[in-house]
Amino acid sequence: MQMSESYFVPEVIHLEHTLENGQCFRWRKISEGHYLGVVHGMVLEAKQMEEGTLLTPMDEELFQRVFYDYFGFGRDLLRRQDALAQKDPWLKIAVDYCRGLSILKQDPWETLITFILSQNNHIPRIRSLVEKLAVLRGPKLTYRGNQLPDRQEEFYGFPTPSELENVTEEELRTLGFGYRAGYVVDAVQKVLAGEVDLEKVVGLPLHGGREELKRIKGVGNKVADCVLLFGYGFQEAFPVDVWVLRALERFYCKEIEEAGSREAFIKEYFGGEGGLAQQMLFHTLRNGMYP
DNA sequence: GCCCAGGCACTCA
DNA sequence: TGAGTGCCTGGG
Repeated sequence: MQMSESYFVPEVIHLEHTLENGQCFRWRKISEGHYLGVVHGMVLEAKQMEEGTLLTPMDEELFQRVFYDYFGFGRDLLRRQDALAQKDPWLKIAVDYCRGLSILKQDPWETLITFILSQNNHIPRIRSLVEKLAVLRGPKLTYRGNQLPDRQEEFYGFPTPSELENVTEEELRTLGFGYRAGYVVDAVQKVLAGEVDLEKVVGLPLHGGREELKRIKGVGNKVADCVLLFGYGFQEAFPVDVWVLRALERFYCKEIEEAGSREAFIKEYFGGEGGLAQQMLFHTLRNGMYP
């Protein structure tokens, strides 16, 4: 396999709105519409094209096997967003702003640790902590892209539970993880011991998956829902953080009252598009696009 | 230099 | 069942 080749995907997802909306932390912008990321144990470039998306290095087989799902291709994204825009003026504003924002389907383990680290943190700091963990125990990667030949840096994949087996809370605290250090260690131990089964979550209903993940220290409703949405692809998962809470209270106050509870409203109103709607409302509000 | 962030766990009513 | 509070830290 000649892995310095590029692969063109004839389907548009909006890379900026997709990779810079806080669902992932290992992509960074190289230039306008051009991103470099460490994903699934490889260094990958993604370029926004007018009629699609260019991935490097990539071939058909790898794309179909891993990255088709990862990026959320083939999910009829634009039509679904246009349908959401018809529901109310708030969603209309969101879709106008970030049409093409795709919900990634990332590695569940990486997503779990990443969102454990996200609590009480700004995005730049989350990125820095995830990077530190990768450098600490992750595999060193060889960069094989052909578009940034002068790039001289080292890349590390995200470490597996086994690779993190002997990591200690003290070690992580030294690196600046704070009280989350213990949460990471707990996740490693419970997953390695089989006490929490990340594979099993795939086949569970939303609520069951949530409860399984919440057995790990430091995982509450919000983190669990982020993992279910961004890591497992539960499209109805609707993580409620402070921003989304603000949006719900501002836009849907009356409807929530009528539905009886916030959870009931979310389920009835957004249904299987909860995740997509949530992330677009979040991204649009956070970027100050609501008057 | 200080503040506070995309939460969670624990306590107490 | 819900409100109040402590927790680590460094980027902005």
